[in-house]
Formats: sequence, structure tokens, C-alpha cells
Amino acid sequence: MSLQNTITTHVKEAIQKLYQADLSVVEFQATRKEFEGDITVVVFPMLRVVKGNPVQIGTQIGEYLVAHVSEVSAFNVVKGFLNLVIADVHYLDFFKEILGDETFGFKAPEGKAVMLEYSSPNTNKPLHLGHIRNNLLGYAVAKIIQASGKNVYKTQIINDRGIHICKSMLAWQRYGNEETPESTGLKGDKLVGNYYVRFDQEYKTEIKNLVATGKTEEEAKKEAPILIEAQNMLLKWEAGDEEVVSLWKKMNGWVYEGFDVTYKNLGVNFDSLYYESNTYLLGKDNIVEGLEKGVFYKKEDGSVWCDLTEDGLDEKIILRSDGTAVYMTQDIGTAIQRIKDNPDVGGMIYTVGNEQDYHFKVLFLILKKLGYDWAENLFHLSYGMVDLPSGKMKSREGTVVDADDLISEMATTAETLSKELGKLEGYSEEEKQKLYKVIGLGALKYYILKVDPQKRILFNPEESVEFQGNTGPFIQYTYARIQSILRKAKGLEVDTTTVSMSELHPKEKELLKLLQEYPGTIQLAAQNHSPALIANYTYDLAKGFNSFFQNVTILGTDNKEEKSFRVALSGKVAQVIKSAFGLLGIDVPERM
RNA sequence: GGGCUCUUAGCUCAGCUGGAUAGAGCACCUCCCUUCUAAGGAGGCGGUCAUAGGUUCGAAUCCUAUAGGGCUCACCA
Repeated sequence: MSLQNTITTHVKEAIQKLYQADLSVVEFQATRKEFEGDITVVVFPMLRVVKGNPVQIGTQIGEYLVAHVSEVSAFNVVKGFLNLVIADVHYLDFFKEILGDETFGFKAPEGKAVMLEYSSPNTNKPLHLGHIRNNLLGYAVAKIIQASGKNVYKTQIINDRGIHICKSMLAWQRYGNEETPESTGLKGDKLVGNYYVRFDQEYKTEIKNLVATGKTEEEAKKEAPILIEAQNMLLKWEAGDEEVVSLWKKMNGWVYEGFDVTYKNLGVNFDSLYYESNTYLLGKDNIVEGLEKGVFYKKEDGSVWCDLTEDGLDEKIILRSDGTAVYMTQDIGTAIQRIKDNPDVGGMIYTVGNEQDYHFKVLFLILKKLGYDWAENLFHLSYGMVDLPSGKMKSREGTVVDADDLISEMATTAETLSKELGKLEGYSEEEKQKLYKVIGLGALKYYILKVDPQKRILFNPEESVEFQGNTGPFIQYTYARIQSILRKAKGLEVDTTTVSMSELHPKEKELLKLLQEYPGTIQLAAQNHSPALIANYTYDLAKGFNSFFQNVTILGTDNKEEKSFRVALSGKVAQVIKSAFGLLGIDVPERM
């Protein structure tokens, strides 16, 4: 039983004996550092059940706890706050318990699995900064939920069809001169993206010309020949035209090769892939089912709708009057299909930007109305946009921050800083390059993940990503520093198997308290789908260690017990840093 | 206009179920490398928690209104 549970039980007991009243919950908080004590019981809420002076009640409970709970060695009461001093032995026992536990903080999976979708790119252009946020979030949340005790399947739906894809295809066909990634040396996704931009340029020119002949802007946008041709191409694709389909396959193949490189560099991966070209016709059967159940209704023109006005939303179209599917149709079908493919999945998480908040609200509601039990466990992992100082990123205007460029720039910055510090003698060039990547990516990932997903990120490529202070590299540095201690401790033959300190240094206690929080933080982060909680926790832990490191002698002490305990404690901190950063998808270097 | 969401130090952000004097980093100022990695540590400066009401023992946190930013409200995806 945890200490909090023990104390809760005894506080309830005390209230029962002293006041013959039943307390439903006991509130705790960490004791503020200006007061003596480790944990604090808040007395105020008890006043609802027990009448009296909070200080007096607190004192009585304190006396009872000191008498009945061995870990509570002393107490003091300030206003309605009962500060409890916890005996060192409790922390040492805890430490003994977790010292050899490699999976400390992690729960074994049980119950139904979760399917988590993220990334979901379009295959007409390369990945950019917005995708990076999506990927980092999705991947981290998957890891966190896994750690909290549920199996997670990572998946993505690849938007590989539609008019935007045809635009790139058409431009390449017209102006590409049979260029390939091989012939140009370009990454496949970059090459295709260039032709998407090219299409837009031609399109704009045609609009301008049409407007010059007297057309309105509106008309021109609809009538531009290149657009008509792209639309025709889409029709051909849908009809299975061999030439178009083979071009489509070729160019998408290039894009996938390019994406693979980016994903690999980012360190993310997927357990399964869904292609929109396979799923875009899904959902129509479910429409029939919904009509039968009376969830949907048909209008005179044949279009199908779902009335959500009773739930405070609008009427939503589910099927066009010509019988073709809309976005919502596909998403309904795909969700149902996924559960059919994976019967052990009991819920899904969609990592999609907050501009689609309404869409997912509607989607989840419809699935509930259709009566699927798993529809109760759907979650839209919504996140804010990534803005640049110049405003919103627009791919057609070339103001996007390219994912590959950004990743390599971060590594370059890490390299520059590393060289200034000059601590890497004895490392091969290859090892160094690898390290720069780890540090650069660490900075980028941490920078993005430490921010609450819901909030927008203002990304200033010039100055935003720091390497000092509350950053990824700071935490990586702390880890590397501990590794250095552990390497040196090996020669000293420190016995880390036993822990028998008589008295804890305040800095040691601080670290042990932080370690105690780790499992709870993982649970909370999983519950809130928030990697930011893990990021901030890891920072606190690293900071705690650095303070410890600078104020307490670890290897230099003559006291053998002290040395062995401090080395063991450092090692455990390193292990937790590594595991917490693992949840964020951030690697940690042995040296830096 | 309706709906959703955000607003905390000069800047970037924490702040879990409402709890004690609102916390970090950057920047600025003082100290600390003959000691285990100074990408570090110790300290200082800096706040009307957007504004106004309300709820209660107690509000950055919950409710209402207002202001400002963002998103959304297509037979687009």
C-alpha cells in the first residue's frame, strides 16, 4: 500500500474515533519548501463533515498519525495545513524496491487495445513543421498510453488520391521531362511537391489571362483549362484508366520513399497503414444501416443527412444527392472497418489539427448513434497550429518550414555548439555526426512536446529552439553526466546492491520524492493525452539532479555507504530520464 | 452572426482533483570551473494570472458577461 493510502486510512480512522464522522476523501499536496515536512494533508475540506477549528483538528490528526503510522515521524500545523514529516526509512525502502526494477513506472498491458492514428499526410507534397508536431504528438501519446497499461496500434491513413494528387501528376506530365528522383537527385516527395507548386503557378497564370479576356475571377478559377484537365484526370483515375493509374502509382511510390526517410529521421513508425484509395468508398453500406436504424434520413433529392440539432449541432450531410461519398462517409466507414480488422481494439485516438474539432465531434456522435460500444472510447487528439513569425504556413506560397530541412538544421546547430564546447575528443566523425543528430532532434522534439497540445506554437526558426535551460539538450546533458559518473564508479567497485543510509541529504530526499512521482505522472499524462506533463516532469528531475550534483559529493566522499547510495541513486535517475524521454521519442546520449 | 478554443513576468512556457507568499527557462544583474562534464550551479530583478462580476472558508483554476487572437459553421478533404 502506498504511503498516501496508509495515511488516508488512518486519517479517516482518526476522524471516526474523535468526531464519529465519516470522511470520504483526504486531500494531499506536496509540502511547500518554506515549511517543515514532506507531504501535507489539507484540513479545510474536512470542515464540511467535522465542525471545529482547523488548527485543532489538524493537531489531533497529526498526533494520531505520529502514534499510529510509523513513517510519520513528526508534524506541524499551519492554518488548515497539516504538514507531515516522513521518516527517511520510508524513502529508502521505496528506493530499494525500485532500484532493480527496469520497468519502473510502466504497467503491463491489460484490457482492450487502442488504435492511434497520426501523421496522415497528403502525397502531393513533402512533410512540414505542422506534420512534425502531429508526428511527435501522436508517437509520444502512443508510447505514454502503452506505458500506462494498454496496447497501442499506431496507424496512419495516407491521403493518396484526389484532385490535389492529380495536380502534381498533371504538372509533371506536362513539364517534367521524365524527371525522376534518381535523375535529379531529389527526394521523391520533394520532386512531386515541386510539381504541385508548378501546377499552381500555371493555374494562376491561366486565371490572370482569363480575367484579362473579361472573365470574372470566380469564372476564371473554375474555367482554367489546367484545372479542368486535372479534374478529368481524377475522373480517369476513378474509372481505372491504365495510364493515369500507372503514373499515380509511380509518383506516389516516389513520395513514399521520401516519407520513409523523413519518418526514419524523426524516429517514428507505424504498425499499420491505410490508404485512402482503398477506403474512400467505404461507409456507404453503413449509410444503409443508419437509414434502417433511423439515425439518418433521406431528403427528396436523394441526399442523406444526420440531424444533430438535438445535440446542439447542425444537420450534417452524409451522402451527396448523386450518391457519392463525402469526407464524413469515409471516416464512418474507415472507423468501422478498423475495428473489424482489429477486434481487440476498444477505442481510437485521432491525431488531427484543431481545425477539425467540429468534424470529429460530429463523427463521434454519429458513431455513438449507430450504436457501437467502442464509440464511447474515441478521442480527438487535437492540437494547435504551428505559426511562423510571418504568419501561417502556406505550401503554395512556399512559406512552409520543411521537415527534412529543419531536422538537419537542428543537427548543424548542435554541431556548432558542440565544437565550441569541445568535449568530444576520441569520438569518430561518424559517432559525432550521430550525436549531433540526437541532440538536435532532442532540442526540436522537446521544444514542441513541452507545450500543451491545445495551444498554438509560435515557431521562430531563428531563435526559438534553445539548447540551454528548459530544453531537451539540458536533460540529455544531465543524462550524459550521470553516465560519466557511472563509468568512473565502476573502477571504484562501489556496492550498489544494498542501501543503508542512516540519514538522507535534503537533495537526496528531493530526488527520491521526484522518483516517487514518476508512475503517477505517466498515468496522468496518459489520461490527459499530454506528453507535456512527461516533458515537464523530466525537466524537474534533471534539474533536481543537477542541483544534487553540484551540491553533494558523489564519488569524492570517503563514506562507502554514502558513495554507493549516491551512485545508485544517480543511476536510477538516469534510468528514469531515459525511460521518460523514451516516452517522448527522444534519445539520450552516453556522452556529450 | 452561431459554436469551439486561447489570453499567466519584457520573451517562450509550467501550474493535476479549486488550497499556504503564482513557478521555470531565456534576457538583464551578482557570485561559482586546482573537485565527479560550466549545454551546469547559488542568488537578484521582474506579475492587476486579459477585464468585470459571481459561486465559497479559499479562485490563475469553476460559472456568467466583455475585450482581443485563432479555428470552424460547404453536396471540399
